Amino acid sequence: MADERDFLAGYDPRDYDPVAVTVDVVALTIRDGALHVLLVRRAHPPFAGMWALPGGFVRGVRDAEDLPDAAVRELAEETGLEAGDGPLERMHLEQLGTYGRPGRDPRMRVISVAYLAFAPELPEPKAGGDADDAAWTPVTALGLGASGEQRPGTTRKLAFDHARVLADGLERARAKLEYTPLATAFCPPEFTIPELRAVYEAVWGEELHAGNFHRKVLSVPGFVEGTGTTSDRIGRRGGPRPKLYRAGDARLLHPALLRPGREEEIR
Amino acid sequence: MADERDFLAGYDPRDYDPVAVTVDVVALTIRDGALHVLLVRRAHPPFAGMWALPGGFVRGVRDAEDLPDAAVRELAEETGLEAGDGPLERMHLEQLGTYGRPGRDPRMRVISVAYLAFAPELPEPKAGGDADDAAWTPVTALGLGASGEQRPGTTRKLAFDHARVLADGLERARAKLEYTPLATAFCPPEFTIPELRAVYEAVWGEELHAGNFHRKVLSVPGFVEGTGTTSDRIGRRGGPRPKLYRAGDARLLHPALLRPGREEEIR
DNA sequence: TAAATAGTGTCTTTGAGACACTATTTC
DNA sequence: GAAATAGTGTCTCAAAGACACTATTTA
Repeated sequence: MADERDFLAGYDPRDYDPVAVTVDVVALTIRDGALHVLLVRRAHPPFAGMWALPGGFVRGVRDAEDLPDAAVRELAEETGLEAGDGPLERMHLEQLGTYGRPGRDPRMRVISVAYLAFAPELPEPKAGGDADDAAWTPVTALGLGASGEQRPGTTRKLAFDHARVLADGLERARAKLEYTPLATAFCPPEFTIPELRAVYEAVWGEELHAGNFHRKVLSVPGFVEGTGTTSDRIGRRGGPRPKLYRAGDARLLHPALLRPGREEEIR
Repeated sequence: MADERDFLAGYDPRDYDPVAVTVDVVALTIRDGALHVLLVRRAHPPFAGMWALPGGFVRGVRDAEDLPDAAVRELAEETGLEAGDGPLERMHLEQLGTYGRPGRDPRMRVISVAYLAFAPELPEPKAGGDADDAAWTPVTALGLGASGEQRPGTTRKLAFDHARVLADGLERARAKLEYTPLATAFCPPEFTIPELRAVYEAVWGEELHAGNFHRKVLSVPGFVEGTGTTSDRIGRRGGPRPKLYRAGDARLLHPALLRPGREEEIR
């Protein structure tokens, strides 16, 4: 016990090295056929007026919360949705990575645990917390380069290292669609195969061959299961009514559904 | 500026919510044809006498260090090797994940950022820091279940949630060998294809077909490049002298080298 | 009727894996 | 010589992708 007290005296962050821990969320959804990310506009310095990923400090000791719970709480606060009901329930949430470079927050040492969320279409967010605005933003409007930096001239500049975090989240999302059935997390509970294809096309930024995609999805065990019903025809421009499917019970796609034409990115 | 001071007053971890940040390292290597992980025996409570992943507190403000630097520093301290020279230089290091469940450390709220390291054979470690022993340990001796728990009767019990962290690291390593050339990170600068196959067999725990593996490795662009030289024959039991290769310039394997027979793990 | 789309048929090419085989080395 | 191993040849089967085609719906 004396050992333990010595240890605590040497390392308690109150006495020694104050590090703050935050969570940030890369929340992705599909709106109007395009991939969107949830951003908030910062009301206060640093980076006041710039856009940022929703996030905030983890409740460490008082009301101590687990990291995924903190991510859901911050997301709920920013979107104005209640945690524990509706669309936030069907959302997929996974840890993306932790960003702790000294100096990434000018105020103090902050370690940020980033989460990645895939959601079906959610309502327009209501700004809350430290934000004076919140909006779903098309990722193409952010001018993200592969290196995680924003091209000059982009209107919505991202605070902190959030351009890097977002770029990592997008690459993770693109990869996950290859070997998991998580594209269904962007869809309502029942969806058609053309809708599922639209998810792939929005995330990958590439058109896919409709016929081959259809056959491939049905050939992967557990990807989707039929409902026996047919979609209504709202918002369509012609053609037969597609069948409706639900997500299947597979956790991995085998064989995977690989992105076409990636030979350049390999070296 | 008043805004910023208010913000700091509300959130500075010294006044508010003390959270400590550590790094832990899952350092893997191949010894005697088997996959080993570096473990240290804890000299002090909590979990005194149990084995743990090497790690420690991140230097947050005084001598603030980036997270990967902290991982290398902790690894160097525990192995007795100098950071910045020799085998630790060729090592592959990547972030594995962050573990922050309340109660995972009985003393206080600790968020641990785990790193995963692949190293060529390293010397026997020398215990340092808070450890009274350090050893490369065959992962098969730890009785890890798929759920990240240790089977009853295992002699080396792991402290904290390190069984979970290690299980996650092993699964990451197995997956990475499928679609990246990182198996070469376990090899010396020049290696033979049978040696590379032994890496795959140790990490996957499965025998591979020598002939098909050979052809596959040579057919993936940029996986390995020939040196034009031939291995000496030390420690071998017969057969022709295999050719020597170096790691190529590919960062991804295309097509990937998939694990055989995973159909069961998909649901 | 024209255009768009869902869904299927089929052919080609690539790649994974099984099996066989030769050549080279150790014991 | 026997056993082990490096490396290659070849065959089969699965799957990806290109292309064609039919059926069904909207405008």
